[in-house]
Amino acid sequence: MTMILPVSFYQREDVVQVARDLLGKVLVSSFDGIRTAGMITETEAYAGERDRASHAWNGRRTNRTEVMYGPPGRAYVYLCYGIHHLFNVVTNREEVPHAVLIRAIEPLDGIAVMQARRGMQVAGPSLTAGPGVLTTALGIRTHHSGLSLQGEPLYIEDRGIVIPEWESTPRIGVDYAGEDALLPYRFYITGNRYVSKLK
DNA sequence: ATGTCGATTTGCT
DNA sequence: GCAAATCGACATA
Repeated sequence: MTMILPVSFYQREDVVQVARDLLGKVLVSSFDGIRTAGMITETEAYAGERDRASHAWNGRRTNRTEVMYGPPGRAYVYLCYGIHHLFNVVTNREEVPHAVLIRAIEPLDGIAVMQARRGMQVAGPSLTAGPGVLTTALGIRTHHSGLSLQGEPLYIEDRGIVIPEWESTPRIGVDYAGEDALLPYRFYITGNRYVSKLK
């Protein structure tokens, strides 16, 4: 039993709940007929205007963040540190810039292709454990920002995978966010090897 | 095993 | 000018 997550999944008001529910769902890319996919193992919620860690904090609105103010269920991809493409899904309703960052996946389909894209000789957790590396493995770039996630080339599906256990912690790399840096908005599957390592 | 540092676009001051 | 929702190369131990 497999189905693409409908817009109603993303449209919910609680972005933190959506972040948790995305654990165990499967992120699929199908560019140039090449299909790659992985189970989402780690996410982070970003609560828009009220969240100092969000690009949309205090209603900040730029060319880059415009897609977060659009309809839910679309990709928000941006360049981090000038080199890494980070993939998020837009949630809530239009004009409410909430989003969930996908931080890690466990490879399922097209592993050889992902290895080639990453330039790795042998597979291992570093293939897709981390927000910057999973986008490379799946071929996701900033020009995909704004894409609907309702079908090819990019979507998230429910394959009926049941998550045994999950945990939450503060988010990674948002020390600049003051008190909001302490919010338990990061979620990951307990014990999974494909979760980003803390440095 | 742990630490420092460079890459390099976008947005804020 | 500077810092950023990161990663990997290289150094030192």
